[in-house]
Amino acid sequence: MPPTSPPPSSTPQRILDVAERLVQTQGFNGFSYADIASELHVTKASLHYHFATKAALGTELIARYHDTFQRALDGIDADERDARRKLRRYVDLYAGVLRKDRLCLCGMLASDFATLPRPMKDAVRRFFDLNERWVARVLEEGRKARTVRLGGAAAEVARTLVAALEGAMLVARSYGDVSRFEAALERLVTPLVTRQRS
Amino acid sequence: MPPTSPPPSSTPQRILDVAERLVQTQGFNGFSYADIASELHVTKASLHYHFATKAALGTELIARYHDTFQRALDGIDADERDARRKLRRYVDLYAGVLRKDRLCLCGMLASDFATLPRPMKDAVRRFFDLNERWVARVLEEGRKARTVRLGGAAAEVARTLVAALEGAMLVARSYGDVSRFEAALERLVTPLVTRQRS
DNA sequence: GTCTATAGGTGGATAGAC
DNA sequence: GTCTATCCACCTATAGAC
Repeated sequence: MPPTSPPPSSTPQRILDVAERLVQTQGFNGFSYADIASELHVTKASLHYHFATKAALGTELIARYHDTFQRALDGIDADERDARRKLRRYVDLYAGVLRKDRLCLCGMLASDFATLPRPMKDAVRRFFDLNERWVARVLEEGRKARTVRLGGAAAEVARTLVAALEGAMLVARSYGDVSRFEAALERLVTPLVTRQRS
Repeated sequence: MPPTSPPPSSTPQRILDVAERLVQTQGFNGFSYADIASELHVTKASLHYHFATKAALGTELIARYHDTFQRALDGIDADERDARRKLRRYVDLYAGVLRKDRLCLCGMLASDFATLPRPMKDAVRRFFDLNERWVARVLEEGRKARTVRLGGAAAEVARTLVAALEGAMLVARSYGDVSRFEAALERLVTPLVTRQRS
């Protein structure tokens, strides 16, 4: 097979791609069907055929993001055995998002939280749950292998780490400065993966 | 003077009070002049008399928030001498906001950042600058007094702390659970103010 | 599955009376 | 300083032709 044309996405997928980027950059209340339509050169009515309401589109958006993220985490588990390397790969997922000038989809939706329909609220929390559970498990693995040093319960440390990553992305983007995020990463992760303070 | 009626706020102040709460809960793109008007039982036209445009209102909002925060930090400096106590008072400012079911005004605006007019963007960054400068100074004070232990440059630790607080508020609010924020606080602050890991 | 056309509502903002 | 009335652009969403 020649390494030419990328696989043609279905129309719903392309809609989700554009919507995802718009939410990650502008927020759920910061874009409209018209924005997606003009970018894809289709009409708003056509979008409503695939996603009847904005709430439905938003819910699908989170579901796809969740699944993609889940697969990425599975990939890390398959590739790496060292908890420290798993953690690095994990935070790199976030760094990759920020490098595209985006925020975490669910971090963004968390700030729009009060205005979201119920199904979206629940889905946002489930995304955070997924993150916290995975990080907590990896921290536990590292603790057992004596490659990670924890100052408390893994679940607590995981929650703090996930929240701190979301905040670091948020602030770093305001300065348009990815290195701000990367510096925060080091501060947050190094104390965990180092045997003792250097 | 009898401890009766609270001081009557001017109309612009009351407008700012309502707008501030709406931004902190719904985001800058999640409320309208109509929302403020109905709550204050005035017309939208009346609001435009005091704040010609939404951008002007937003800019005033950040300026007032900045000043109020600056005064709160000055108050902490006046009240406390121990850097550890200053830090506790500082993070309590954030906890107080979250207990009112709000996010930091500028944390919220940071997520709306891409859609904000220039003057608001600049003002948001200045608020973060203020926070980071103050925290860095307090950390330095603590380091000199040997009551604070830093694993790096005070400015870097301050940046990470401020960003982590913003993220911890964001996530905690999605769960409607202030204790989540408080737990994160302990994880973030305790390693700084304790002489050594317990 | 995409279009035209449109409904019904809300957005920020303005003119001019009081 | 607040009101009524209004503008126009935009919003989400639907009906019905192709």
